[in-house]
Amino acid sequence: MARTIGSDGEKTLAAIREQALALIARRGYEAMSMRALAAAVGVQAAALYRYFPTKEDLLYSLMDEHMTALLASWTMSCPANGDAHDTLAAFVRHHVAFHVGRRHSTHVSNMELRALSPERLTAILKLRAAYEKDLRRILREGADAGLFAIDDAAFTAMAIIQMITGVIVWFRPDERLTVADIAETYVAMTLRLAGALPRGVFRVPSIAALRTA
Amino acid sequence: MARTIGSDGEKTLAAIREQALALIARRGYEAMSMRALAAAVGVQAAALYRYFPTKEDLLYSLMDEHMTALLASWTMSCPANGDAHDTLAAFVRHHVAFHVGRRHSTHVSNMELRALSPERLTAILKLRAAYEKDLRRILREGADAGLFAIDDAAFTAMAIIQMITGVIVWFRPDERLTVADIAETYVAMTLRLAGALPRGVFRVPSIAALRTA
DNA sequence: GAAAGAATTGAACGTTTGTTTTATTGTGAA
DNA sequence: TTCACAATAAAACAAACGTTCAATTCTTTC
Repeated sequence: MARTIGSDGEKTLAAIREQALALIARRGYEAMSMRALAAAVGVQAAALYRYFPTKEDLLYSLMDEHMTALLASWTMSCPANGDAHDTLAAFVRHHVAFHVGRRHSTHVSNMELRALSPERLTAILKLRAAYEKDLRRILREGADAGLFAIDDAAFTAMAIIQMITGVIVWFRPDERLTVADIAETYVAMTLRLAGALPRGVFRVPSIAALRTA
Repeated sequence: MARTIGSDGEKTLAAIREQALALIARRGYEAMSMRALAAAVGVQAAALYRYFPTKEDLLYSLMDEHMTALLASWTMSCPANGDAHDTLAAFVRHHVAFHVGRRHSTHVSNMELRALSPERLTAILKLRAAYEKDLRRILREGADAGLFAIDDAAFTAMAIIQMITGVIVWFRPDERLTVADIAETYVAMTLRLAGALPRGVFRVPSIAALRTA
């Protein structure tokens, strides 16, 4: 046999990406064989090489798409005007929603960096750095405006990123607990962590309020 | 050749564990071949099988030791008397110090769970659950005593664990910035996150300030 | 100094790996 | 209908994989 009925390059490509994300997220990049991936797609291993020259090219493509989409999505939903308080809340909401919605590619992009060649690792880390830099900017602006009580924006940014990315480890949305619910709790914890004064919808039991209670 | 001069079972075992942790932490369990491990130890691959029947037995042994040591170490340093405020601070201090001191085994135990068989995975997760349960207990007791402002102890515990374990991703101790410095900053952030009433100074110190202190 | 056992080597086993090559078939445009 | 091309199958490759086994040497004990 050769070309199969109904075969379509675009559909196969999309299927490869989707199944690769699922397999790598579940078992890891090294543990996923090209034959196993092909079987999941419903194709022979050799067919994969029409779409990706090597296994590592596939991995890099998945990561690059994830990071590029993350940056683009955040750029789109980042509030143009609004103080650091609002912007930080928006950052957390977007981060949580994006990562929960892309659990597989998040796992891949976070856990399989060591499988990349040095040059490609650098490229991915560059994208990640741009994302984290934006969070640091928000924290610094908020601190300068007296909205946050932080001294080291880089340290705080690392702590926040680690905390909110952790959502994918335990949370699975169902009919009782939505992504939005979880995101708001993360927003509250983040604002607390940043030493933000309670305000508006982000009413968190503040230190001052608790003291007079 | 056969037995080499000065060969010692205990030393070889320790070397295998140490090198395996380093290799798995750096490249991943699947990416570490038994031959590469043997080369790092300075021995032939077959010699490894005197100490571990299979590659997965080795992995499980490393993880089990890590989790057991974590629980034992925390049990030892957990303050017997003291309120939830002190206990939470002690928990964070211990967690940060332990994980920074055992960066490799932390990486292995956190990232390679998927390589374990279901039974062994369950065993490791049981140990982890016991550890996290203790943190939830601290948070709940603190909330009941009015020391913390927390709605969901489980949720908060996950957030805290994720945040403070993240220390191993970026922090490397040097002569200017010690583990203790970093730990205190994490303590301050954790207490804030838990909505703890200020007692003493919990303003997050800057890294620059810590350096010159 | 000889016997017993601990520690390791070197070679080999069968499998699986990522990848390549060649041939073959379905598909869309002329 | 034909023809170029896109899409895949089937088979094969060398290399690397985890693991086993027999042989060999060091170490300890008596």
